[in-house]
Amino acid sequence: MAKEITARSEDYSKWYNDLILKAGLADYSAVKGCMVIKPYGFAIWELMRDQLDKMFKETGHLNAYFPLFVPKRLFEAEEKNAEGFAKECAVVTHYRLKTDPDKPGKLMVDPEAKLEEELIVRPTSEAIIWNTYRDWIHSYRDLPLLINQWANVVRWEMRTRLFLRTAEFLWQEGHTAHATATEAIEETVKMLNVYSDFVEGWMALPVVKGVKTPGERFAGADDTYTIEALMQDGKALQSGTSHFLGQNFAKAFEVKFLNKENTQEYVWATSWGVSTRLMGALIMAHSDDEGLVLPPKLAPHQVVLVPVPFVNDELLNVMKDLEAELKQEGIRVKADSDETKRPGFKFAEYEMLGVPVRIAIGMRDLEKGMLEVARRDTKEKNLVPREGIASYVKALLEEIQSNLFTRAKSFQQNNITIVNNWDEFKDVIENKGGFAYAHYDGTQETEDKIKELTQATARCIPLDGEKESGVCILTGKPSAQRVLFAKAY
RNA sequence: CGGGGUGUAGCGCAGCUCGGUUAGCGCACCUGCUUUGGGAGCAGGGGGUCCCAAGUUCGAAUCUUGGUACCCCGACCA
Repeated sequence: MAKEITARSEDYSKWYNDLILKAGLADYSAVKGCMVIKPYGFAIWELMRDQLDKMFKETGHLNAYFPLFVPKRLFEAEEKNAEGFAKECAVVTHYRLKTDPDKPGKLMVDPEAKLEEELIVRPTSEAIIWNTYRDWIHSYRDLPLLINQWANVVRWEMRTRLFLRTAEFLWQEGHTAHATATEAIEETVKMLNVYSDFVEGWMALPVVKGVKTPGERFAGADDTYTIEALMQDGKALQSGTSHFLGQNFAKAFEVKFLNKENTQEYVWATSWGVSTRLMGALIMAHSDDEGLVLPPKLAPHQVVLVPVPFVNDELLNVMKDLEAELKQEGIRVKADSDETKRPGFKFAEYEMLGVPVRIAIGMRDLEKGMLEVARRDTKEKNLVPREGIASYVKALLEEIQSNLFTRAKSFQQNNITIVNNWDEFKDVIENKGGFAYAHYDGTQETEDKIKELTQATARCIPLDGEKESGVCILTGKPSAQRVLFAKAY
């Protein structure tokens, strides 16, 4: 374990990379743009995944799995969707290698093994799924169809960043079919709420729920709903999206059902997803210059026990009892009995790993019936009675969870700035950072122009925003509602 | 796809300008002893196709040419 990471104030993006590498969350791989998720990082992802999966099932969804490959003919069926992803698709053209006659021991693509039809490695699965749904859906009795899949997808990005944008990433994608537009829109919003409940409740990261402007909409969607989170450097991160797909895919794949009146109708669709990008959000949300800071609900180890100043049998026994006691309370606890590392090293290491609570077990304190409890979020240390430690820790974990949220919430609130003219807008985007809440005329041209001039993009039209009329900060044309702008990841 | 950077031990680097014993340093690793309430000390030890290929040369980590990989910054995107 290395000793230091770059300070946020010095180089935020280097800090982010250092943190991931040194906390052992992920690593670069031999494949350009692809990363290895290491056990500690994957443990966090598993906690996120398990919770989301539970929430999907509680809202009536079932898991299924669809193929990695999508035949080109299917992929291109929904034109807008296909166009939107065309530039970043990996394509399988051959199905066999052979030994290279010119280079002994080397392999080459067998030119005789060219596929009749290329296979697209899924950048998203609407095409293959809707092609399947055609066979699954015939009657209104088959609806709604509520399916989710956990999968990997590939988007051949020009520029990648650990967790935030990699060529291959893990995600879940929900794909639902409904009899009416109203029902589909309700589903879209319901899942957006599941996402915001998860991100706020488990990741302790406040989000703004909103609707994307047409320019930022998912290719093939009629409407895209989003949750936008704010990172410590003032940049926004789109953390989850939920799409109302209208009848676009139903029409492209001829998915119809017979309604109660015995007439054919196209079904209405939604899709929604969150990815390992959430890991990036989690890392950036709370961490500091000493390392990761994890919310207790998503910490692989919620409590670590460290004997001080060194490991001996008596301390080991106390530690074992303590471990059992905490586990009894449902707390994820790690008892570190490693004799080869000294306490100071362990303290620093578990701070790097973001473990919310550390308990030092030392002879001196034990003689007084006390334990030293340190919390990662505020770095406070307190002597706490050995008796009743488990309930103390349990309450402390809850306190840390809510403190992290409160802290992030106040950061977010302080970084949503209402602006009323171009100078204010520019000043916020260039100097203060965060969201600029501004009127604009709603046209693509203006959106493009704003991006060109300031690098800021329209993040969303907040769902709870007031319908307040005003004038566009750039063109002076009328506007019906304010939109959140920010520089984004 | 443009611009920049870097490839030398697991990691971080020096050496290269000006070619010359056995390629070095820190961290990590192994062994031993001593230590031990915030990243231990000492001693000993192991570990290298110097990114690849071709060329120049008596001799290449070092010079030349070509290739390749990854990272960073931009445009594109979750």
